[in-house]
Amino acid sequence: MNIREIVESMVSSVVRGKQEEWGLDKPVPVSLEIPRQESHGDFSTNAAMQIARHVGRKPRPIAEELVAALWAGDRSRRIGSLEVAGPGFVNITLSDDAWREILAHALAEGSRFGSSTIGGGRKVHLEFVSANPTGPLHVGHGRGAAVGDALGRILEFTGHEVVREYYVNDVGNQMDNLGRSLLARYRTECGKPADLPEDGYRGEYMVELARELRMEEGDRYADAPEEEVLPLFRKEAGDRILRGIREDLETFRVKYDRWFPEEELHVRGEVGDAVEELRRKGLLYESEGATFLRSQSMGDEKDRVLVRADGRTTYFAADVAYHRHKMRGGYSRLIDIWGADHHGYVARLRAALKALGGDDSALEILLVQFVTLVREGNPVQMSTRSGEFTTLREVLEEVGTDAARFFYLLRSYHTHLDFDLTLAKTQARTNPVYYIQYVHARICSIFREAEARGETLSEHPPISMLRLPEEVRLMKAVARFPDVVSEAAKNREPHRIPFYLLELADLFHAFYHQHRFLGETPERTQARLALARTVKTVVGTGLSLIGVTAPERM
RNA sequence: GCGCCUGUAGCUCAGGGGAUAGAGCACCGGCCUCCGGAGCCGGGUGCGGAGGUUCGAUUCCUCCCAGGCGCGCCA
Repeated sequence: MNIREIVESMVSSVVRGKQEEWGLDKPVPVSLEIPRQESHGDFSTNAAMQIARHVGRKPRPIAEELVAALWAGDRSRRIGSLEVAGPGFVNITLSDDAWREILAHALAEGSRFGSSTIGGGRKVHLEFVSANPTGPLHVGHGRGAAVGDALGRILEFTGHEVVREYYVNDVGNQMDNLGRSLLARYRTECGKPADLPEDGYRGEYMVELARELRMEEGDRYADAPEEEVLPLFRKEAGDRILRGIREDLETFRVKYDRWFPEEELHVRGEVGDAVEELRRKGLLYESEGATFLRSQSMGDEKDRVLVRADGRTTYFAADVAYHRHKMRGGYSRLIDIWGADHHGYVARLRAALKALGGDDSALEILLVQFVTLVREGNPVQMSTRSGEFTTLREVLEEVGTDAARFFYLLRSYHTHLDFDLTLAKTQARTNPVYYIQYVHARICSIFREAEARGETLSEHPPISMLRLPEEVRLMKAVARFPDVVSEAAKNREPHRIPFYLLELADLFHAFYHQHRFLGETPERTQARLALARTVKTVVGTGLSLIGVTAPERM
């Protein structure tokens, strides 16, 4: 039950009804906003101004007609008052009964409150993180994980069928390089000094892996010829690193439906099939021994190589095959979440999809901007020289999963993120995640106290008792939740959830200090417990949508 | 040079073409015989610059300036 949608349809049906009378040849786009100022009502529409523009009349008389029609059409008596304001706004204030209606609804729906069917059961494919298994996840991957996982939860809650996938680049040069790097470290561990490859992976984690491998296998591979043991070392390195990635994501409470190995595309011949399909369509050409896709003619900066001169396919070719595979999976949307450093890749992938199917509109690519860790107000230095970035694991160990997820989602993914480690691990009011969780814990505590006093929330609490301005304000905040969730889903913007929760928490804490839930008259206690219950539910649901726990005690 | 993202309060950031632009942090001052003080109340300066579209622009468009990130037969 989305109050904003209800009001929106009230306005648009009235406008539709008067369309002919006003001489409108087609429906005008009408917007409904929640005014900044409370005195401007609960909702405000610019419909009269939009209509006036089309019919060449003054806005205010049209607004007056709109007001009359809205009154006439309000059979459910949800309207409290209407006024024409400013240049022609119609300000709509709902009756307290309308808000209580939502509250009753929220109470009845429980943890389903806020869910919707706007997704219409459509299948959405969500690919995120997909970091190469050549090193542990770092803080940037953490942001992609937080955004992707939250978006998945939000989309499911709004009626989408979501498949979450991690694409594992377990093929190619880098894996050879990784295997060689491990072999070199292993030999060094065995006391046979060996040099890392030119562009080898020099991170400390490779030394640890080598040590681990030697513990298990001894020195048996120390003198073996490289070509003989390389496949083994490549596999060991990839598998172990991937296992670490999976563990990190599990700790971070991020779940996938499928880990999709690139190798599978090669084994099943899908990379070759994709190339052949493009060839049949006449979109490839040979130059200097390599096979190029005519991507430039489809919006890319230049043509791209699919098959190298030595016959091996490029990473790009595999990625084209992967997206071709996804396109055939019956999804209505494919959402890719990439680090901002991959943005140069967007045009070529879109070009390839256009080449394959003529349509790339199902593909959405969300580019998540970079993360800077800040401690005590200073950026945490990352040493790129040694190949060591701050890992996601280190952050999780320092601040915990709840705080990390919350902080990652407290900014729109479009902007660079300064992740304040000091604040994130503060167990005090200044830490927004505790501030919100505290609402939940505090309400649980109220219910524990109520129970101790022999008070339980009845089946049909007298919510008509709720008429103080502070009570109504809190009801309005609760009522806004479904709209916040749908907007987060439609815009693919999980950060709207934590922002909303902060506002709700503010209102709740203020209310708590101004009024008492228990110990008033029996009716009032029941009514306020009902209010507390819905706030608790909404906070719990909101936190679950971003993958943060809602503790009963703190 | 070209492309993507971003310029809003001292700092970090919200703001679906609307009316008097908000929050947290930081800073200052208040509030505990009370259902949890991990809390509450009060205190204020700002849309990078220039044009354009519009009745109306922080929001959309163009240019300029600044920051971040890209521009491989690497992945």
